Amino acid sequence: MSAKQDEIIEPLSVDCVILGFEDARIKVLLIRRSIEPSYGEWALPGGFIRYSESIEDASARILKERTSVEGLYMKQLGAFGSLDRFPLRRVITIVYYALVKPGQYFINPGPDASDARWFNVDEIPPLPFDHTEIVHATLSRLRREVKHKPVGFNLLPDKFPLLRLQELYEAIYEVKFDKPNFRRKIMKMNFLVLLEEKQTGVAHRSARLYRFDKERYDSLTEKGFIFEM
Amino acid sequence: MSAKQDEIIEPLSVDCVILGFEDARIKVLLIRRSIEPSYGEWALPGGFIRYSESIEDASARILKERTSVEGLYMKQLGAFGSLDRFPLRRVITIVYYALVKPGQYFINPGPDASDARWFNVDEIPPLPFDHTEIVHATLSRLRREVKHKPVGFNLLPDKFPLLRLQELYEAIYEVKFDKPNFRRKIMKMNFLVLLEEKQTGVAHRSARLYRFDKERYDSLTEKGFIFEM
DNA sequence: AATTTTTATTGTCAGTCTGACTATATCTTA
DNA sequence: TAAGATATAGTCAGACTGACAATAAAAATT
Repeated sequence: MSAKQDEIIEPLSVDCVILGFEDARIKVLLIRRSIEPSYGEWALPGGFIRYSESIEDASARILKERTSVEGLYMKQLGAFGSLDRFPLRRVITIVYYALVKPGQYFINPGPDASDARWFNVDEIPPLPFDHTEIVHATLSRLRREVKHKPVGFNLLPDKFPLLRLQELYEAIYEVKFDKPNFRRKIMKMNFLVLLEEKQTGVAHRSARLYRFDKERYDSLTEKGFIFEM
Repeated sequence: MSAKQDEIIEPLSVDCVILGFEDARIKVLLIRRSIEPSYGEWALPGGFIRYSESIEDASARILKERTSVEGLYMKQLGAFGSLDRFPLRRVITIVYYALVKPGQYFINPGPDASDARWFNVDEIPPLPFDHTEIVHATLSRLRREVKHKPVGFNLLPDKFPLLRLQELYEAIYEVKFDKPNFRRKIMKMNFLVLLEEKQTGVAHRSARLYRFDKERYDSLTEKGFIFEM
């Protein structure tokens, strides 16, 4: 078995769906494949799992190899295993996803990728294999998660005006909220901290900035508080 | 590749978590293994995926082989892939789960299992591999799902008194609800149909029976109704 | 046959939350 | 300095919720 340690597990791959939020739009990170099959097409960063690594480790390694992005907190979406999803042979893929602040990462295509960049989720080119289905499944997971966990804050900078948060929820749900009501609801939850700083460079009254207080949030949930948007 | 068709995919197994509800307790279906490793121990029904079948098909086949139960609507929980989860070699398992009415199924251990029966989830014996972790992950998924989807009705008989439904939610959440308030809330949702029949064989005022109206529920959700307990 | 026991079912009430909307404040640029 | 744009505060009626009281009905017991 030790000879096998660095070998890949042939029928098992990992694909990564990295979502971000910028300019009031949800984005996904894609790479341009420089290997067959589907050479030259935009696709999710993915690769094969090795015998020597856990699935989590594999997803981190593969994301870094393809895009140079590292250090993300990735969660598993699930396994996709249609018989014909991969053209050459039977491959089952396990999908991981992460929510990030796009500005904080420098994207740099690695081996097997000739390019890598963010796409608005409503402007994604046709993707090979079942990658389109996978992206949609991830977005619907995001919609579900964001309703009951403050995961949305992973998509925002550390400091943000309330309207930015509202736009995030509006982008995810594809609805509009009433501004005063949204503010009232989120502020009543008591885990946003008002900062001294204000927005700059805007052509109107500048908004106060807030930050998400994770300790406060955790202690509230321990006491039975339930986040709900 | 055709020679491989019936071969198993060695590093990939499926495990099934079948949950039921009876006597106000959540139950899980376990089998007693009659193969190594962990011969003679209670464990989740599981087995290896074949090249010729999708993961869903594998989960249905394996559940039937082990317990004779078939025809369930199974959903994927996720993949478990710690390096050391299986003692003999590297095996990643994909977990499927289903919610059923225990009374409706006849359990009959098949090949590789010498026994099969329901266990209360709070009285589960020590399980081999990472099966204990898998059961707990499934229960926490159940708790999450039941809050926003009427999946609980899969655990009840077609006709049930309201208190049965309340006990189900109380068993899942491990809390108590106020009876009148629970009734008011669930009835306002408008997808429970009051039947003519009444409970029988109880030593007190008999309760009216209700049934879940899936069509009504679906049409309500289309109109924007959101189930929430 | 009346009474007790037990659960079912209906109703009330005050406090909270929500959506819709109005009004005012404040910043930047023309 | 006024215009333009968004931020922020406040109001109000209706819906929802938790706590609780009260009545109804069936079976078992006396």
